[in-house]
Amino acid sequence: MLTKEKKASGSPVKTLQVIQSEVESSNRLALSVDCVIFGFDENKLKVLLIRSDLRKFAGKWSLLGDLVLPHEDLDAAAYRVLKQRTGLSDVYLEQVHTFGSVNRHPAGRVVTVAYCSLVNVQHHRLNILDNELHWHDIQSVTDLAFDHQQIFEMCLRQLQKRVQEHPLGFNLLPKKFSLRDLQNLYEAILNIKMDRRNFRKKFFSMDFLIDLKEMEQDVPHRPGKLYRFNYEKYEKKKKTAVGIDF
Amino acid sequence: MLTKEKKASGSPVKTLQVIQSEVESSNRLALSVDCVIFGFDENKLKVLLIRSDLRKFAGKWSLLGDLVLPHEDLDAAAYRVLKQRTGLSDVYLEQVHTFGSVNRHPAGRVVTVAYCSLVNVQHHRLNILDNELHWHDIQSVTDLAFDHQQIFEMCLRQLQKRVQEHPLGFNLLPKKFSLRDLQNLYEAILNIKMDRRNFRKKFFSMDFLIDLKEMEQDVPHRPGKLYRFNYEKYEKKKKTAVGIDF
DNA sequence: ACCCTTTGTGTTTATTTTACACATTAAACG
DNA sequence: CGTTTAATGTGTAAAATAAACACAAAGGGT
Repeated sequence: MLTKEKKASGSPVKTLQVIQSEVESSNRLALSVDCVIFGFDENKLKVLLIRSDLRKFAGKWSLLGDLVLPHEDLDAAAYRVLKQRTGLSDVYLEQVHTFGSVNRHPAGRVVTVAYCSLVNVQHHRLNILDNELHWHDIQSVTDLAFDHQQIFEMCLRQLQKRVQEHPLGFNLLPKKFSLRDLQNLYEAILNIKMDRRNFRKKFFSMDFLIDLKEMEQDVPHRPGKLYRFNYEKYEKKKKTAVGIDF
Repeated sequence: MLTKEKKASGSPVKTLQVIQSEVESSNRLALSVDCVIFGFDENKLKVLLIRSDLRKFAGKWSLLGDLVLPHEDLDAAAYRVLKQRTGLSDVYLEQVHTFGSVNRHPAGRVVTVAYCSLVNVQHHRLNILDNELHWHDIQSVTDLAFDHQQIFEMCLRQLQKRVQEHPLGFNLLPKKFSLRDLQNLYEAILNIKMDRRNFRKKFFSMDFLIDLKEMEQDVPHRPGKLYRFNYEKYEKKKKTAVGIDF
């Protein structure tokens, strides 16, 4: 109970000492969540990182995470981290993997549950002017603190896979987007180039895009149509294809 | 340290009291692993369950699991459970999801990491004559103890998905198998019927099966050829297909 | 008015998936 | 030993999907 209050009101950035005392007081086992928060801006896939406050990792970047409170569900802890750090409360969140190597954290045994989160950069651009918190181009993410590089890479791989099978990507776009935006998103996530005509054909044939009868504004060329994703229709028609292929 | 020894030498079935003391001594947070152990026998997909020893769940079946030792990696804990319970040491194991609802365990806060395991029933049939440990037809698995039904279902869904994209299934078969065996396996896992000719064509075109130049024995009909899976070749040729489809 | 950039659109070809039938093999049986 | 039984082994045609590819139209910038 004491522990809970301490954390609930604690500073957003947890010091090594705080974690250490948590770990020690809990018989050398602590549980945390770490969020790999993806955004999409200027046609690049980005990840939100914070400067590590541990001396051991001085200068390195790390994922956003926190200890799970004693009476808090895992998903709730991940949502809390997101809410605290981005100000957003309805974001896409999905548990990816749990990392529990004995020595992954210098303060002791800290098992962490990794979450992949997708946020719309437009909607919260202003909330993170904190100087220690930055969007990083995913290409430039190397050498994170702790085992966060490994966590980041697993979440990225999972995103790449899932975005091909489920309509996750739209969480990274504004509600209204052009087909070009959508293709840029897929190309950024998958790190490949796609044929524009086949891409359009594919999405039109799925028939989940609603033509908003609006056009892009302020583009220095012929403006494209704007669409939104029809989640309601998708939920009804979800396919359960079978097909062995490896 | 004391805790570790207690568990390392403890009985395979952990009593509620032991867990409770663990949880309390660790400031109300304990970490466990639970294994969904799949087998394939008589052309049916099976799961290995143990009778719950908690009064609250009297008569119910539950997954095989144990607390993670203070200095034990998660995967190592899952391997240990498997080794203890099936006698097998080289089995397929994959982490699936972590379940941490505050009240999922009656003894207190126990967060559990779920693993999906695939074992070859032929290889260890004899090790589990323990009366409280049984293979269950997956169709008949309902109403497990704790949140184990949910865990089981998530692992089954994940198996169904992954078996279509990766050569996991062979872990459930003997080293030498017929194409009929393989098709029966897929039909049991996916719970569908498949066309025999197209199934064969598919696998032959992947070209990962090695013809052992042997025939089935003791079948009351024309015997089929036996094959084994060429893991070496697969590892080299693994594909990384892209294709949006949902 | 012209240039530049990007949108919007259809067809052809190749590849993959599906549907489907009959001769062959070996054990079981009378 | 001949017949029955049950499953193996095999190919092709049709349908669906994916891939390659070019040009006219729109709007902003100059």
